Amino acid sequence: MAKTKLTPDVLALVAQRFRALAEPARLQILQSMRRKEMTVTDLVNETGLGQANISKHLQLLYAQGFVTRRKDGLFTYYSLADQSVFELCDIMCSQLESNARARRRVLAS
Amino acid sequence: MAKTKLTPDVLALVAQRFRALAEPARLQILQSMRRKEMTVTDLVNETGLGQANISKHLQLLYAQGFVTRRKDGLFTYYSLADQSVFELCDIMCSQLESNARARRRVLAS
DNA sequence: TAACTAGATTGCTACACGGTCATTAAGTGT
DNA sequence: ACACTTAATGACCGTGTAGCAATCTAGTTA
Repeated sequence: MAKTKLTPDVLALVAQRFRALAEPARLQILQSMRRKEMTVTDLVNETGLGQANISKHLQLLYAQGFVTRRKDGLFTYYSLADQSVFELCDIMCSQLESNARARRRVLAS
Repeated sequence: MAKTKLTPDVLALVAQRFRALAEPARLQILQSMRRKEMTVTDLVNETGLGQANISKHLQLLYAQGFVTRRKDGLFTYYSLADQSVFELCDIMCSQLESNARARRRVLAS
């Protein structure tokens, strides 16, 4: 197990990575790539977002190492670097649900 | 296991939770509360951040359910709602390290 | 060569949000 | 009553960034 010391500068890096996932559009993009690699136009068609927009999100995700890319002719194929993104989402969803339960409990009192 | 369906509105909620952690100051606050509950002034002293600033961050973390609070006289004691925050940080740190390894590999080539 | 296409980049606007200062609210002690 | 302390809130400023339109680059095809 990794156990990096959580110094302020490490926290800044971690925060930066959280920020990369703090955008519905980017989560949507990542989810679209869950099964197979996708080109930019694929993602435009699937998400309905603009081309320039998608492209910028992908640059950010690539810079942070969340996705990899492979160029072939005119196309750039993007794919997930690893599956841990969904692990993170699962934890977030569990928290969402337990929050919802807690809220219902308060309302019922 | 939870397995909530990842509809666009769920993604928005998940993104919102990621955003709450996408701030070094808030991660620092959470880390300070790792061992024991803390008052606002405790956190001011430990982090060096301003009182109003800390207070606003705490409101946000409380609204998202990351922390709980307990009032006693003049003081408000904040504590972690659960430990899963650190689970998330650990995953992020692993990714940071594997990114760093990959970067070193590229530089060595 | 020119025309076409995929994707990256730039410039711009609008909005969200972090940080600070000042104020307010609530509780304590004299 | 008053002074004092903790914490929350409101106003303001500056920065960061999502989204879009337009442009540019690079690869393909005729």
